[in-house]
Amino acid sequence: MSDWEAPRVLLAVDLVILTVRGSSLQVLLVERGVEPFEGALALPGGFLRDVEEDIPAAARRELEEEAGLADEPHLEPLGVYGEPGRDPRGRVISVAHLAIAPRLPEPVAGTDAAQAWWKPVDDVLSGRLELAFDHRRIVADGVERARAKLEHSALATAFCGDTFTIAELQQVYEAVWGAQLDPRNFYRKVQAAPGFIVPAGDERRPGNGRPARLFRAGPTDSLNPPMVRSAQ
Amino acid sequence: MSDWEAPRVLLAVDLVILTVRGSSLQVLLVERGVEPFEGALALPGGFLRDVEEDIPAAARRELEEEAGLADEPHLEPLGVYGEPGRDPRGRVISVAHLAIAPRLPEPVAGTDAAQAWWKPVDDVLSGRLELAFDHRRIVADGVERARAKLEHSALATAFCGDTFTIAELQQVYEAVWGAQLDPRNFYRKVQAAPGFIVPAGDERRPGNGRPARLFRAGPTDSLNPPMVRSAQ
DNA sequence: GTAGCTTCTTGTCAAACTGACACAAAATTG
DNA sequence: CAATTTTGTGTCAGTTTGACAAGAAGCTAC
Repeated sequence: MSDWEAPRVLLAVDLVILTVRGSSLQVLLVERGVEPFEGALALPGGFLRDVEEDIPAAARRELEEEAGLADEPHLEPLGVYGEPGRDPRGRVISVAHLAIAPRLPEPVAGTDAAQAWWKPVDDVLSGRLELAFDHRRIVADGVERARAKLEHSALATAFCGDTFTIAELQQVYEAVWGAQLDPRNFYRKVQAAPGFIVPAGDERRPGNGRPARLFRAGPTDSLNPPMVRSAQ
Repeated sequence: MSDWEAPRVLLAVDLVILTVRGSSLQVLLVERGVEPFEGALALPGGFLRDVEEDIPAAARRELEEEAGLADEPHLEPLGVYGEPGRDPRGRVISVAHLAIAPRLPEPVAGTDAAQAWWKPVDDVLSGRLELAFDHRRIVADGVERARAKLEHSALATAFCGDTFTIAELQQVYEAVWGAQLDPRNFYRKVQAAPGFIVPAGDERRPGNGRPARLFRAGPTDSLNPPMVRSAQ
């Protein structure tokens, strides 16, 4: 074993960037500009730039280069995908990350070289949209992570802007979970969770009906009691 | 960028193997036989054997080679730890896994070359025990994962043997959470969770007092309603 | 300006769940 | 057989949930 040498692998970073647009949960996809899978839809991502680059730093770099999201959205490691044979260029280990972007009305700022679009995750999960590599599984894992974290953490606020109404927050829950919630019970629940949201002045934002109070994300990240997704 | 070549890194697999012994949560540690950190305590693990080896396969191989756990315990990916400089031998990316072993009275079957011990996780988390590399953080993340999963999944049954009493299951919760639970409410709760545990014959196992009914793990992995760890 | 519509916010109420605890049941020990 | 220990069942008050009524506060149409 003294002359044995550990194998070396290529390290990539892939991003599952989620947002809520309208009433649907969407994921950012790019068109691949190089082989393999040239022209196919894929998650934004790329190889480590050099052997000294930190993994979170690489994720933030790709977030800016490929998605044009310079401001810091929520970003967390999601998992490792390294099946042999998943990439014809050799043994590639991909470290997937989950990013949450606030509502962006624009169809995504133009990116590096390739084009990028927001696509409904339902189209990806149902197979209506084909993705390169094993990216469909990565999206599925990212969505499931987001769904689970909405129950016990304040992740939902990352989908919103700096300030938001309770109804907007509810739309996030409904889009991510794909379920309808009662506005009145939702209102009661989020207010009761200590530290989840705090009033942002008594300003209001006009809509169609009665104006709503504005809130911003509170200090605590863990929700107790949790939000429950049970019977519809 | 055409003559640019992606950097290659070393890939390692580390294992956080947890079990409950007596009333404390313990983790399996080995004494390192080679530099760096020779002689120090560390998590079992090692490099990928060859460039074609699958990551879960490598985790199972280390589980058997270094921990002597040939039968299949619960095993799941935990996270990636790849900070530059964490290993003097070069850029090493470690894929940590969480394994749950049932109660083993023996102080661990003798392993490959080095020795192995069960150590209370409290000693690791408090810093009373020094670990090589960033393994203390990995243990902390593994323990937190286990604590969280006990709430919403049937993971607790992985700590038990094939059949177990409700009191034994409660000891698992108490050891992992580090909290006391009311036996009568616990009894009611686990019975009410559909598919969590199912009666295993009407056999019983003598103890000191009244004999207890035996159960085995049920079909469902997700607990609804969840077990809650709140007030002490 | 008033009627009508929309959305936000506050209540109400029965059913379910939780946490604390009394107590019966079934074994072992002295 | 009495004492002890642990398992299993029941009770009960306080809290939370889910469904829904109704008031409050804006906009639009006539």
